[in-house]
Amino acid sequence: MVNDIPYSFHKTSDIHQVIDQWSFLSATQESGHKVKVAGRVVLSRPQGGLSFASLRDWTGSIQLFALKSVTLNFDQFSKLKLGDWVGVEGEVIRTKRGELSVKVESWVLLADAILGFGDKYKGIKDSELRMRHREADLWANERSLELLLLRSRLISFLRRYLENKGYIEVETPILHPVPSGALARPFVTHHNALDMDLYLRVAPELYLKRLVVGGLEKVFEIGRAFRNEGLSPRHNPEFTIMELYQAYADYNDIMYLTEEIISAAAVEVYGSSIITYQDMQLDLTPPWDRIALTALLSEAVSEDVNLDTPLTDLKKLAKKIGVDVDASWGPGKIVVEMYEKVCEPDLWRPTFVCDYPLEVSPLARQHRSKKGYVERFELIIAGRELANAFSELCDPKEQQRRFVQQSSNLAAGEEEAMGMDLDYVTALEHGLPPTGGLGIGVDRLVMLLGNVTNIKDIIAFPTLRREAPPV
RNA sequence: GCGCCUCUAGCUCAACUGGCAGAGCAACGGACUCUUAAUCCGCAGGUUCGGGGUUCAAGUCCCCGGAGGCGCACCA
Repeated sequence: MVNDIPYSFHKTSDIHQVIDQWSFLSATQESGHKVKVAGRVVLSRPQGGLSFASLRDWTGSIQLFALKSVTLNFDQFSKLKLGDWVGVEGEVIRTKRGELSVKVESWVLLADAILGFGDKYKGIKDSELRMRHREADLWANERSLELLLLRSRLISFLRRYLENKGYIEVETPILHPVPSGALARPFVTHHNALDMDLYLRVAPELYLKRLVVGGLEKVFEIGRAFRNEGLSPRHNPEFTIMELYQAYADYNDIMYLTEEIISAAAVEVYGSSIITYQDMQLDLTPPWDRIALTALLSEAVSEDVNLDTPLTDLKKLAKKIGVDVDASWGPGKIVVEMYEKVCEPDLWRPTFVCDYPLEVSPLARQHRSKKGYVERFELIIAGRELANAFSELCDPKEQQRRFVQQSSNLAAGEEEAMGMDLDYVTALEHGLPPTGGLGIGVDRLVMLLGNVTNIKDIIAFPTLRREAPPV
């Protein structure tokens, strides 16, 4: 049987093209036009000398209509199993009951689905089975395919949009000698010939800025970053990040760019800048709210809180709202932790939370007028952080000081701290012009536009525990 | 990593206070010339997640282990 399967099948149309072109046919009308389509049999309704089946490809579904008097190998056609792949040739018609169909004249089996379909109506619900055998999920549950196609369209749009605006896409190393670019625990691997440990990147940030030093004024990269942290409905150990750097820009410029690109992406892949997420309306139309982190926090706790607030008062307040303060934390870290606990989950509308403490932002430039702060914002939508951006720190001496601080944190046991990247400091000594940088969590954006709450639903093969322990 | 919940046929799910493991769909065999989750007849399908224990008797109760979901923590 398998030997009879052809090595190719050249279809004339995707199914959605057939539907678009012939939707005007009225019941019993025949188009006189033959097409060749291919896909998977998802329903089958043999009925004696007639046989109906639903054929699905990645663009849509159409009914196949077979007649004993017309269709070659009619008996075998009637016995097709759910899940079998077939290529068919026939005329586009509409049946008596009004269903647009391809009247099958000839057909060929393209793959035998030996393992069964899920429930033909209920699909596959078991999330473990869906994730471990995504191929089954994708054709048993149309929604799963839709989400992956949405993801693809979004990433494609981001590329096109940025290229049209004069940004160029670059690729930087994934294997890093020093973990840096974000405060996160890295994965460690080893290069045998060089006999050196390497770290999977937690962010591409530093290499991208080195390209700006080299004269690439507007660069971006869309790629995988890796963080050695726990799994959750919002975290996969490998995730897709879009980072962008623009010479001569500051974080205000980046805010405009951010709201522009995300609202345009919504229009492109969702069809509107007003979206529905978790049964709530969400308006992504710019301009978005911009508010300082300390202002948000002060409002939430009904008292004035900032970096000048005495440390003892900060600790008291933290305790009151249920934030466990580590002894090593400075005021900046305490303030950010309190903000994340009290404010962030309630920020539903798109909001640029601005001006983070320098203490927690080792790569961002000092605020031009607020001492102890940096020019940094995080974009929060629906209570989730979607983007992080700043006016980049350009001063090599200051950067070195920040790295020294990070290294001592690292030595003190803080596993999320950055290493000392002397090559990066040297790069800054070659001269980084004023630069604005942006990182967007692409998976989070797909989740938002796809209206899903579990990141696994929008990653084709999410990280899972091994199925059975080695014996 | 911790807490709570879940795991029964290929899939979706039943099985009362412990008492013969079942249904629908799929698959397989058959009937049917306009079906739409077609319908009808027939047949087959099980390590009840794994291991141990209590009991005359365990899918059900207890213990150990595994995986998944949700929450917490860390981050995007």
